[in-house]
Amino acid sequence: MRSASRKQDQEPLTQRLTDGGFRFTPQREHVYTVLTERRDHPTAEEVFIRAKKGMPEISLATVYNCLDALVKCGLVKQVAVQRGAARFCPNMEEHGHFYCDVCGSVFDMELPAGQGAPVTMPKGFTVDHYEIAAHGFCPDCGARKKNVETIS
Amino acid sequence: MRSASRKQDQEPLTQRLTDGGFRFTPQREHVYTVLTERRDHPTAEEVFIRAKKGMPEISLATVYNCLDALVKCGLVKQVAVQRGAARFCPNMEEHGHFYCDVCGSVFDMELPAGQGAPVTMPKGFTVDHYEIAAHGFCPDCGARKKNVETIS
DNA sequence: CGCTGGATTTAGAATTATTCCAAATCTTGA
DNA sequence: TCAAGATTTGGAATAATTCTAAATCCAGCG
Repeated sequence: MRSASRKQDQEPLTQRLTDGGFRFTPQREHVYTVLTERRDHPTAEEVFIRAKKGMPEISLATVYNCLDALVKCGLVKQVAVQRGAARFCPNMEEHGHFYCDVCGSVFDMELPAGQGAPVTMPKGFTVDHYEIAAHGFCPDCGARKKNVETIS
Repeated sequence: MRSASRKQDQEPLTQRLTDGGFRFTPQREHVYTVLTERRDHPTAEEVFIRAKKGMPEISLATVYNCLDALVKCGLVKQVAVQRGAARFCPNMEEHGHFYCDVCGSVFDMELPAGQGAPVTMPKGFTVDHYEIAAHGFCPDCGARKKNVETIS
């Protein structure tokens, strides 16, 4: 469950897609490339915009389809957000997310190594993976908030 | 940050709303009651349906408004889900959530006591709270999956 | 006790995010 | 090379949430 990610990163995209029961297509490759080029957390819409740069004919429906395939193959993570569009994360290393509750940005968060499973589940539940998240203010929004308070 | 929840539970709804800058209204009280009557994780739509039982004239927009107010006052939690409608959780004790990736149900999950903060954030980030979640199969879906595999 | 301003409710319209659809195109395996 | 099935595309449809404007309610004030 922990980290086969080193090995996974090396395996060619084609193989991972095939293993997941998907075909390799130029669109899927392109979406994957666009996503891994930057270590941020774009929405499907943002991926679409970036993808159009190198592949102008790609459609939004295809971007959704590709993202879905990539997530199912474990090549990309989908991060759950409270409101608004889903975001995608190309970082497959074990890590958590920090959510700024003011501006909505998402940051990758290192987890202390070797923490082990954070919980033991009752009988019958099968855990596939854990998610650890923190909510609060990012540096920018924390600073802005302090200013407002000082002024008022 | 940990658990003032015992004290909070006792404080009357009116007070908590006022403290949060909201007025006490029959609708907000009703939505809160409906939500705390059951320890599950309904969507806004489901809360709306339950709320109409005792208050037939309430509107969906009001339910959204009430939920928003309750969340902002710390009387209810909003849980982030990967897809579909947001869910609300009346359990304000410290706990995690288990998400069944097959049927989408959400279960409360006890956390081992006194774990402490799961991470230390880089300078500039202010953490308000943590969220610990597990994904996998719930007992029902785990069983169903096994059957399918056996059959095929 | 009646007014006034601002908060709240309501119903419905509008918006946002995502999924569905059908036709055209592409891929894979025989 | 062909056929079957997967994929892409653009647009329509759906789902979830937010916005809007008018009506109502409430607290504080004179």
